[in-house]
Amino acid sequence: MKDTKTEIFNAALTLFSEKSYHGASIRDIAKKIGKRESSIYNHFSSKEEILTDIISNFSNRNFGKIILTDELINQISKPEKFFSNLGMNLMGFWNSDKERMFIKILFYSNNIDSKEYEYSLSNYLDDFKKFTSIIFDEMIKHKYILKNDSKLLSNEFISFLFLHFIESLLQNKTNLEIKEFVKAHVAFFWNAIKR
Amino acid sequence: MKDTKTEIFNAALTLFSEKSYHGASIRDIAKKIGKRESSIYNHFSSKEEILTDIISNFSNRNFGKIILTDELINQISKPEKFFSNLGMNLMGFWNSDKERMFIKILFYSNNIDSKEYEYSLSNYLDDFKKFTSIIFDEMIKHKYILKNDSKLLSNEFISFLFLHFIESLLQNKTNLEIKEFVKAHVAFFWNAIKR
DNA sequence: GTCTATAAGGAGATAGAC
DNA sequence: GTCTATCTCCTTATAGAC
Repeated sequence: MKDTKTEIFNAALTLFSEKSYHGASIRDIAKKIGKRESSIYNHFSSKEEILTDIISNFSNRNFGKIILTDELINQISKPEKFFSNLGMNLMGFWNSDKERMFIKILFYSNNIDSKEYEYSLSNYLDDFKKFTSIIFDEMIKHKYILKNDSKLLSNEFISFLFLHFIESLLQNKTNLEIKEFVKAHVAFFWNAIKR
Repeated sequence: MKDTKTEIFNAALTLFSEKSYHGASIRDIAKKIGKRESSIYNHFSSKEEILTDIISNFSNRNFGKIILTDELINQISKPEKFFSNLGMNLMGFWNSDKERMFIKILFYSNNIDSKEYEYSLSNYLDDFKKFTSIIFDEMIKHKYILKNDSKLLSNEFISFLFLHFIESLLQNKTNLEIKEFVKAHVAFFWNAIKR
């Protein structure tokens, strides 16, 4: 049995992602966990604190801080294969239940004034772009791909995939036809950067 | 002096885009136009009707239904120049005040149940992609560019620009550094599709 | 930690005077 | 077409019993 604070967190994550921050009430959250509204305030001091707690939990994950291990350097020596795997992994990661919910909240709750968190879509994506930038720089160093701005390449690689993902997300489509989509993009992208 | 219905429409457009549908009340809208709540109901039967009116006004614009005039066919005979202009025009169009507001509403209000309108980001973008698809097919026909799937090319061209735009939008940045950004993307894109 | 009770105000919407 | 007045319900949040 999970503790109540976690239950509240998960209920709020679901409801905020379904109905938006303003659209989901403390009452809704309490109902979802089978408790009264007043009990919520034993764990969070306000509705907004629940939201900032959610945002803080999903940010600061630092995917962008990677170490170039021997294994990773070996993987990028086969760039086309690497991009194909990376594309599939990214789409799969974004499309997981909790991540979908958080990204929706990121869109729906952008308008809430919160002094603590100025966390937006840009920050969310930057973490992934930092990772790919390091990869591209390394590929360029090893002359696996044409010399180019690694930030531009990161945007070119990620934008296509992420926009497709959020189009599906905002239509509540969960079964993305990821494979063919990633395949087509990787083919186009690889053709543009290969030496 | 504008008529009251238009004033309500514009006030709601602004407030929904700032605070989301649930975050902005009928009271807020009335206050903004200097009237009482009850007066709103002389022009709209419900709050939701204001929203559906906004969505209906910005959808069904059919940019995708274009006629390939001689002038247009002449313009696409210089593809690189054409893409550069198209990129600038798209970014400028999306970045206009009213369009920014509508796109925000599209993100914030995705969760409202409305039987009439199932209009989402996908539908919004499809209109632009239809236009570019026709252009790409014509370019391929004239052998200006390499043979490829025109839908893939549309996604590749538009995704990069639109994602950058919405990243700025959700950070409330209005002064986009469009020129350099479009330039870099067009260079990358043109290199990938030129014969 | 959860409950009941309650505060204090905001929400969407309507009736009827002017 | 706009107003005042009002309805009914929902909102976040707190006090205090158990």
